[in-house]
Amino acid sequence: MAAASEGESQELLLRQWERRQVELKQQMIDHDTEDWQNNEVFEGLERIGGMDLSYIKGDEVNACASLVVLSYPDLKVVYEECQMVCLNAPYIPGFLAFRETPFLEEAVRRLQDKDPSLLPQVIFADGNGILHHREFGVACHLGVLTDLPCIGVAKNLLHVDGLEEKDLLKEKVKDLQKGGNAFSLTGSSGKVLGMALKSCEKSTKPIYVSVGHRISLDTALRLTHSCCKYRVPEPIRQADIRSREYIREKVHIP
DNA sequence: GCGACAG
DNA sequence: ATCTTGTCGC
Repeated sequence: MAAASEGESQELLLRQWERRQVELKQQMIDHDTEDWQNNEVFEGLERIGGMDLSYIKGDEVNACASLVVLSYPDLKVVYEECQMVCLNAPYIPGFLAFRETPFLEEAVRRLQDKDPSLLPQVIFADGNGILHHREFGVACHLGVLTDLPCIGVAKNLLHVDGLEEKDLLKEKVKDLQKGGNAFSLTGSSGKVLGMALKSCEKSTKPIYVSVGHRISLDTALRLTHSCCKYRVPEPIRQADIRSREYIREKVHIP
């Protein structure tokens, strides 16, 4: 038998990944499960995690994964870890999780072993939750695999079937007057997959919030807004800053 | 058919 | 994601 062509094995891999997403999706919980999620000021919430991967210009293999934990409501960094990792999956829209999640999960595990008392009560992931082709983005993967509440926040919109065309979207974005204003993003099934949020007064461009695991969209949106000193929620922003700083020192030595 | 497409 | 400084404005 002839070996499968690159294109054929690529297709097989994607089908396999799709099945994995459908399988994991059965374990996802799309509503609030924690006490702190039920009151206006999130009383009982003390630690929020933020995760991110930073890449290197022409390097397809090396990257830096970071996990930070911030205090709430102060939003001060109380834990930080950066780790160089070797990427083994390409970036394909709809399959970001297979590229990044393994390292994010490992980072959470290391913290679990190192100091369980610092484990975050909710994690912000850089990317989408159910605002996704199969309603199972990177924030869902991370949430289910760690069984921690997880919120997906994307800085750019992933085009999912059913979301309105560019023009209508642009108009809705213009209508976002004040920080905290938002509008829902509905999929072809009619289900609300996420919200576009004007995260702070200054920003023109919204961020896209969606449920990852163990949290409702309403709670996710409120918490996200309360974590925004700037456009990007502080947990993700700090993780981002620290991982790229780590690379700048590790790689810019020559 | 072509373009678009989280990071 | 990444390549990149200054600059206009509150």
